Amino acid sequence: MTQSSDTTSYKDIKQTVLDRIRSGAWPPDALLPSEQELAVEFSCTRTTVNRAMRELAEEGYLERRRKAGTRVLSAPQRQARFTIPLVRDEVGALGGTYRYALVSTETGLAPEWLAARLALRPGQTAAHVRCMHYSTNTPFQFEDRWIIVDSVPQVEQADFTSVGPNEWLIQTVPFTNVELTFLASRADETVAGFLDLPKDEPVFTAERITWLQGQPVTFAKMYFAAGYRMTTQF
Amino acid sequence: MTQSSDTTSYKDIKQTVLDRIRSGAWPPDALLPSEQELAVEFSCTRTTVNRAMRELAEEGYLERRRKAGTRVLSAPQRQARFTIPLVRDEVGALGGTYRYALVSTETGLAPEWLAARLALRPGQTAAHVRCMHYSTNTPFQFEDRWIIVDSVPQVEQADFTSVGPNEWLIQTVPFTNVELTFLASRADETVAGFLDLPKDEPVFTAERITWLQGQPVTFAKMYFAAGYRMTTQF
DNA sequence: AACAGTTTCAAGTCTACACAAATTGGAATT
DNA sequence: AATTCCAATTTGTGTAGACTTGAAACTGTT
Repeated sequence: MTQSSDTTSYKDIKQTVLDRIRSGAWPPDALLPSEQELAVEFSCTRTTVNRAMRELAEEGYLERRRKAGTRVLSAPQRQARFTIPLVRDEVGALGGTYRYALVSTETGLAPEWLAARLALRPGQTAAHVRCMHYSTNTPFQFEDRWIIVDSVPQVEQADFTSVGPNEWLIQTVPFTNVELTFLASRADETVAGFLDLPKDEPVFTAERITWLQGQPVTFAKMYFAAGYRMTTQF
Repeated sequence: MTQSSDTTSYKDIKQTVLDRIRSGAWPPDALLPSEQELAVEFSCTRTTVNRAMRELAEEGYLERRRKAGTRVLSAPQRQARFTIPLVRDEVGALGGTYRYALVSTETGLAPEWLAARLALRPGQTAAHVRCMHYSTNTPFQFEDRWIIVDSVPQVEQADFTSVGPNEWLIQTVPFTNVELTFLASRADETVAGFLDLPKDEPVFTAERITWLQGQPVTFAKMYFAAGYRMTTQF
């Protein structure tokens, strides 16, 4: 059989199911017909129904369990997806000209709070890199990053004067797990200075921890300039 | 044919491809073999390869174009997925006892800034609901919400003394589009009072706009108590 | 009534194949 | 040399059918 415009595609099914959920025809907790039955209704194969329902479940609308069937989630656990761009790209997308500047680098014993946070072994060393990202010469982000030397030995030879540590890391080491945290912090002397705002000002802050197969790779705190908004649509 | 443990599943293929990307065997921008070729290599059907590659593309590792083929994304545009729970569930997950309290409700002409933000027609009215969410009697979140009466006429009869406007809305109106923004704001007199913290303190803030098929439904500002962290792992 | 074993059903995944749609690259034409 | 057109290639999506897996429901036993 062909799938010309008269055929029901998995997208059509998704839309129809969504409409039924939204219209209340299939209210929360309702048990949906089985894939087999839906396949008959939409006159397509179960494969096609399966794809539609699987995706709707991934998107947080449905809950599926073998034998138990498919039901509508009462509180749609919809998830916001934030695409985390490179600062360079983000600045570009906002219409600015990107500029990078290294602030400081030094390597030494990881401070206690970092060792605790990343569960480091005693005596492990870390490279501490601080740098600035500008958008058309106004401060955009202050980055305060630690890179675990044992996990990334190449960092000892790295030169961060023209390439930021983030871009360098992406090119150099892969990662398997990330923990990303957003919070509001208060600008201390240093952050206020670099971001060109009054001390104690609220600063949108992102913390990012990256692992490679259980090995901690890097910890980064990113302080954003005043008025920064992290937005997503879905 | 059966798919017992000797068969290659789409998950195996995903893992293998990821390993090759991470090991550098398939570096950024590299053009991958076609699905046909991979199917031969993994001795499975193209359907199975297709599913693996499609999912990897959705997850931001690959870029696929018909005829052009599949290539490795240089800067893996990995996206963070935040599951946005109900405040009640979030408090529960953190081990607290949830309590809700209505602060104020009033309905009237939408203020100018709101009309501008939601592209309201002149003269549209909105219900303004302010409420508090507590975790074991300590302030957790202050919610400041507007609900567009034209889009949700039932709001005129709603009673928010025991059920929060968010939970009420979820039960009452569906939505099709959401814009979610995180930012750091400064606690004004009101917010500081409700969250029991000093004035001008940094406050992690979420703004959420919800539409139903182009119609604005609600605008909410949610101010979180001191020390709040929005975290995700991926 | 409680438990263990079995059946049954719905989703999960795979095979094998076909046609669709996009886009590239080269051939033919201007 | 530039442009238009066409064929080949690769991903996208569908059909049809089968086996697998997990969990619910039923069964008989203690």
